Amino acid sequence: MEEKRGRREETLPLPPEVEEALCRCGGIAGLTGRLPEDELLNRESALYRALADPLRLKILAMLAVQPLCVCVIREVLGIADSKLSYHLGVLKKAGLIAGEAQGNWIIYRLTAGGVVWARQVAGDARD
Amino acid sequence: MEEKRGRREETLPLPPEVEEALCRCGGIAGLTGRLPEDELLNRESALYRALADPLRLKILAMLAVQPLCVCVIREVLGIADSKLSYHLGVLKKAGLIAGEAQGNWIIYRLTAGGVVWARQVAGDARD
DNA sequence: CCGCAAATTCAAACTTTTTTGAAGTGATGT
DNA sequence: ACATCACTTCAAAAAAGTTTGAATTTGCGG
Repeated sequence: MEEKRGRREETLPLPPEVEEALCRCGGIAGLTGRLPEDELLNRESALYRALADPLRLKILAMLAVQPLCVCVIREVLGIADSKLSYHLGVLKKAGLIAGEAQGNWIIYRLTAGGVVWARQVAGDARD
Repeated sequence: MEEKRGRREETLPLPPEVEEALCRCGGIAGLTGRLPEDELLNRESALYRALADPLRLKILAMLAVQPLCVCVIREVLGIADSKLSYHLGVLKKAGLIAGEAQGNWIIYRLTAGGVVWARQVAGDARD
C-alpha cells in the first residue's frame, strides 16, 4: 500500500527504449531541468510568429536587396496601404526592420537581426 | 498630356537614396525579379508557423534530449492529452518530428529537419 | 471476449491574427 | 492657409489558430 501513494515518476510504465534513456538523463525531473526557460521560449516563438507569413517574408527579401520606402514596397506587393502598414508594424515590433522618416517618406531597412533572417529566407532558395 | 498616361514606374517620386539604388537594381521590375518564388515563401512561412508557439518549441527541446512517448511529454508539460496531440500534429505536419508506434505507445523523435531547428532553439539559450 | 491504457479525432467554444475601409497625422508645395 | 501626398491608426468583420471535453481507435493483458 505504501508504494502506491505518491506515484513516483519511475512508476509509470514506459517503452523500454524510452525508460532507459530517461533514467540516464535524470528522469522526468532531469529532463525538465534541461529545457530552456519559458521566458526564452516566449521570445523565440514571438520571433517565429513574425516570420510566419509569406507577405512578411517577401518584405524581408525586398529589404535585403535595399532599403525601401513604403510606397515602393506597396507597388511591388500590390496590397492596400493599411494592410502593408500592419505587416510592417509586425516586423518592426519583432525587431527585424526599422523605419526612418525622411521628409514625406519613411524608409525601412533591415536591422542586424533582420539581416540574419532575411538571409535564411533567401539562402534556402539557392538549394 | 502624353507623359501623364500610363504612369511609368520611373515616374513615381521617391527619396533620392531609394530612387538611386532602385535604378541600379532594375527598378520595380528588377526588384520583383529578385524575390523568392511565392511557392517557396509559402513553404517557409508554414515552417515558421509551426515554430511560432512556446509549447511546441518546448516539445522540440525535449525531443532534442531524447525520443519520448506521448505520456512522458504530457507529464512534463502538464497539459491535456488532446491538446498535446494537437500540437504534436502541427509539428508532424511541418516535418519536424515523426512518431513511430511501439505497442501501446507512440514514440516521437526529431526528424533531420527537426534537429536543425531544435538546435536553433536550444542553441540561442547558450548566449 | 472484456476492460484498460495510450493516444487520436471531433466539434464547439474561445482567442488571436489578419483584412478592410474610413478617418487621422504630419510634412510639402502652392 | 490650403490641398496633397505618404503613411499610420482605428474599429469592425473575417479568418485562422487554439483549447476543451467527450467520443473513438488501437494494442495489450487477463
